[in-house]
Amino acid sequence: MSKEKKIYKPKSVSGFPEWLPEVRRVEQQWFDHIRRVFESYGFCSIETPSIEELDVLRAKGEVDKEIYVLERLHKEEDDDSDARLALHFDQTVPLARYVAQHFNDLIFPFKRYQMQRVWRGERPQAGRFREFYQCDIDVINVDALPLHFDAEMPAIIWEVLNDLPGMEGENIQLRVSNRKILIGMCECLGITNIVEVTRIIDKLEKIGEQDAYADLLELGLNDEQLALIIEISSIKSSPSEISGLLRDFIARNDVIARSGSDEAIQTFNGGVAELETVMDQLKHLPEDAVIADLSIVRGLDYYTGTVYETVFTDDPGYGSICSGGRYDDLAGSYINKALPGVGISIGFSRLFDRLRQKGAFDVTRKSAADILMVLPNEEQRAAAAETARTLRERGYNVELYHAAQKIKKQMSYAERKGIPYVWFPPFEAGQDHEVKCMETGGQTKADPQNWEPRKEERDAAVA
RNA sequence: GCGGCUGUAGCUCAGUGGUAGAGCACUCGGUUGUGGUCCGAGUUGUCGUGGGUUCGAUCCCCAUCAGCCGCCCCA
Repeated sequence: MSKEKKIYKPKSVSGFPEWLPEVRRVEQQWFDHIRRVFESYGFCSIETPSIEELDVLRAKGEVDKEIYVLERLHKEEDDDSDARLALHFDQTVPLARYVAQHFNDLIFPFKRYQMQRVWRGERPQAGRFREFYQCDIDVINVDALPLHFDAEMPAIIWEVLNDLPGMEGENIQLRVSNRKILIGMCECLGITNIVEVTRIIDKLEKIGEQDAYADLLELGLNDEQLALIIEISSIKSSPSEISGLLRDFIARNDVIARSGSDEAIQTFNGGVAELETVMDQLKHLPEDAVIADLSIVRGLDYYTGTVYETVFTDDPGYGSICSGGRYDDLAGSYINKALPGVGISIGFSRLFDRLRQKGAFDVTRKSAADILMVLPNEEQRAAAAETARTLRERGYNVELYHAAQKIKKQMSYAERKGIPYVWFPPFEAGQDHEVKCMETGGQTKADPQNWEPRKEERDAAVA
């Protein structure tokens, strides 16, 4: 080593977030909360490897996804044995593989949740990462999956999001639609470039009706097609009113009955019926919490019916923080059985980072400790450690200060780490224990066997 | 992948063609067993990287990399 030591400037890679302990603590609380709600509906947990074979990830046509592939640094020039490995970009495709592979050992309907990191090689931006967490729930069944689950998904998500720490001041809205409606409509109208149409409709809110109109015109749609597509896509409604709006639309536009194939009409009518049923089962949720929004179609091509998106009502441009839908045949590439499913995914990192940047989190506590045990001097070390053990057995998190330094220094340490209580064991034999509440500054005598934080102090310390 | 902006201490940022500063943070101190405030002292930089112009560049030019924002796409 030379005298001038080389220092790499430490920095994290953009798009790969990491948090300080006080933020990580909130993140852990979020995971705990989400897990609790998911499990309360009977979902089990699984975890799949970060890596899948590239062919598995590509089996469902997601080729344009930016996928990170895995490669050894030491590999030989012509060695491509690792080239088939890649980091998964979502949890739905691995789930399909998992279900197909363990088909005989699973009980259907298979209800699982999964909270893992996923990777996408996109350009990082606000709310967009290259490594991030998703929290998914999915239900997969054999042959047919009851529509009831399509309604259960948003209900669960609403419960999760509503109670997350820091979400108190946020207005979010789950938007539900059914792809069969727009697709059936396009087919009825004889529109062939359906993918392009759905892509434009998906951006309807963002680009506005004017631009959507122009873009559709450019695709070669005629006036009648245009008008109908825009009209139906513009339908937004509460759960209780959607049925009436759809019926009214159908009654006024008999074009659907007149043109198109029977199959197209069936698709359209099926979508309408499904959406009505799903929305009907969501009427118990608060006003505006969940709406039907026919402009939601979603880009992912494997969705076949119900689709979901979730936005901040006051900032829909931030992007969806929770999306999903129904897929009839995701596992079909891996097994010769019909395994329809419906699922939804919380964009954990996107949601979390927004609230973090808004300062919505309590970031005062930089450790899990409830109590800092003062070490008065080396002679009292054993007694202090014993007191700490007693309190730990009673369920408190206790950190014993590491050195018999000035009390001022030990206090300052507790203050900076946001530890709510400082415990003073006897400085000399025969004296009393004392506890100080850092929030109020109050200090009282205490017995480690039966001390409890006073309620108001506990609230203050927790808040 | 395409377009725009930015790159100076751990952080937020000043600054000048003649080899750099502030605030915050951090460390220590303001004596005996008590934090937050205040006061004092101190530590910290290949001025993103490589090349060019120049007697001389952190400042000008070119390239490159990285970051931010928008597009595409999406959680």
